[in-house]
Amino acid sequence: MVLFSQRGYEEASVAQIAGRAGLTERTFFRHFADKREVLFAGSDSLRDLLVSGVASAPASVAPLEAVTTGLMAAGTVFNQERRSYSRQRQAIIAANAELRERELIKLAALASAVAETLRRRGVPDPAAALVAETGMGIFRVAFERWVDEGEQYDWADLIRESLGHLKEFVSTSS
Amino acid sequence: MVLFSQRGYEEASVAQIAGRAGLTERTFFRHFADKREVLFAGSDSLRDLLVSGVASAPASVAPLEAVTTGLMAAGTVFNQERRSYSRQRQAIIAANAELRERELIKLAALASAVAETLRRRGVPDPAAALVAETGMGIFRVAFERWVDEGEQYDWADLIRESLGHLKEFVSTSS
DNA sequence: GTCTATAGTGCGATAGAC
DNA sequence: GTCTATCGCACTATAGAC
Repeated sequence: MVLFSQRGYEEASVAQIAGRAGLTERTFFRHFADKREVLFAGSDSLRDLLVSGVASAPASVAPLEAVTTGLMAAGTVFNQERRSYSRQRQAIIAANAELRERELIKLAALASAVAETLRRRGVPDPAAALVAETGMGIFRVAFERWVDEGEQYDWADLIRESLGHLKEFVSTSS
Repeated sequence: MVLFSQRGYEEASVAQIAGRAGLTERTFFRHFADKREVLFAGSDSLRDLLVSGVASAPASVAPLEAVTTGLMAAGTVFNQERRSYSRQRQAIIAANAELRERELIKLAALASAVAETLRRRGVPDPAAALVAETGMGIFRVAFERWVDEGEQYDWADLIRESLGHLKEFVSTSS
């Protein structure tokens, strides 16, 4: 993170990153499949939070409601303490096309995991995929505002707001 | 396309691709920013179709309705003649993680372009971003079914169906 | 067109933990 | 004795500088 922030993602070589950790390049690639992955290693825990949140919703609630429950549960990651770290990380990602690509595929993996969870709750395709995609749209919009410089939004509020906007704009389109 | 289909994307080197076209590796990179881009060169025309479709919708219609108009307009690309080509291309992309990443960022670029068009129509953020994201979710689900092996769905029908599912599942979530 | 840096892989050797 | 982490080295392909 320090190297990427100071000199940019591309300018920092894997050899430099590894050297700073007292390791060799070869060892870096033993832990991370590629250079980008070092910035996304923690994404598994977010997926687990989200999925178990969706699964924990009462069986009676509608699919999008279950996804919202999952998005709220994922909020334990998006608290005040992590905001500064998240902002720094997000600035690095935003500045590099390769990293944005990796971020998107991680988000798509989240959507797949959510869709699979919905299917296990009895939601048929293509509704499961569609609701999962929609949920990730809500997530993305909320996250973008949460890391927004100079703001201090609460995660749960952002999710509620985004969901509200969505319902409004979907329903008003006759 | 032939090389990728026969031996897989990773196994086909840029030198081989260029050689087949009677060019050198260096010339390949003059035309395409990287190896992946050769499979996505046509994505600009899709973006133009989509954006001008959104822009052409009557000013009175709701944002999601305008996006739907754009998605329908994009359907000129998704006709019977191109289905076979699209299927082959999609099989190559699906088999490779790097290519899936590139596909996702192209889709995100579409979403950005649509959001910008909505803003020009007077839709404020975050609604513009959210509706654009939602529209891309519809697009993705529809496209996945359109290229589905053994099926012959009509593009306009798929968009209408996906939109219908979305409205249903958004509205039933109290 | 030429030259070069860097990412990433394959294989083998070594050392320490349990 | 087995398992795991690290390192060394050779090698290829992408991609960018000039």
